[in-house]
Amino acid sequence: MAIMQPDERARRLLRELEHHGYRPTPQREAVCWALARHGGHPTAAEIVDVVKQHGIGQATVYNTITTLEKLGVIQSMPLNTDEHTRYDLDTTPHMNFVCSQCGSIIDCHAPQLDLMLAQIASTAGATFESANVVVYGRCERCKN
Amino acid sequence: MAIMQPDERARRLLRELEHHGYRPTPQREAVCWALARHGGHPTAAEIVDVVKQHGIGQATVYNTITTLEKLGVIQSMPLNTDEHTRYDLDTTPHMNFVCSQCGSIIDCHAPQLDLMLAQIASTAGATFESANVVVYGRCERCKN
DNA sequence: AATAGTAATTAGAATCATTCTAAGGTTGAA
DNA sequence: TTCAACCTTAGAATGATTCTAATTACTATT
Repeated sequence: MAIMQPDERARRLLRELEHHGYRPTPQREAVCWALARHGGHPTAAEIVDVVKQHGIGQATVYNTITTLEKLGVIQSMPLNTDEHTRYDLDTTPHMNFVCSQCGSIIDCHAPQLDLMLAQIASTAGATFESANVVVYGRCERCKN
Repeated sequence: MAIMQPDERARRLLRELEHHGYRPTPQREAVCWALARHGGHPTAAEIVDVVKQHGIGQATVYNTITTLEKLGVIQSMPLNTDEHTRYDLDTTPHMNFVCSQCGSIIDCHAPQLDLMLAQIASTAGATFESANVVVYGRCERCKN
């Protein structure tokens, strides 16, 4: 998959909102842009910080993020190492690597992963909808 | 792997504490027993409820659980669907299936899983320490 | 046994991310 | 224009977790 540019990502989020009957208000636009421009795995608080300069309240940020998550276009990513919930804009099959030393988060694309997880789920008679895979270890720089 | 009995689990937790220089106090024993007897994926609050009948305070419960987690003998398991952090007493390679309808949690044992995750991590130049794999879907009963 | 020093426990207060509430603003259709 | 539904907002409330400060329980040494 080619890397998606911020503006493309933002438009995708907005399109998804509109497509499900949510109005593309300036506030929602700003939240989508802040999410897309973050680049990494933003927390709600980080987005609040960015958009409050434009007079947008935290309730709106939380509402919009919750809506986007319900639509499945972003994914919440609770971590052991962080008191904030982070969000992942990449909903393709991948695992999130978290360095237990420096805390950096790396998306590891792995097309075969969801298939394997779906197979494991099916052995328990269950269906697969989505996955949240987090691996802890030392990143390239920290392992020395 | 054979299913581990509650008393065996509790002794294992205590042994690990002692082995690392923590005193096996009655309070810590009670917490370990409550964790082991829970059967599923307990939250800290659930353990507090159980042991407060014996006059044990919540601070002690949180302290003990945090210690056990640091020793790697239990694993925290933050979920999208729950406001409490749950804990997993099974630290062997497996994935946690969460039914998005009824909320039940099923451990799916999968020996091959950690190897695959370690390989994916290594392609990013990173080392593998532990993993937290959560799959959402419909369980056998809820899928109809 | 007495003492000193360290470890453990505790109740209750503090923290802080997130959710809720209630009030006011915006939109679009009729 | 009017109305109803949707949207946003500040600030309050919630609630899990962590912190604080004081007390208690060990352990080792004399």
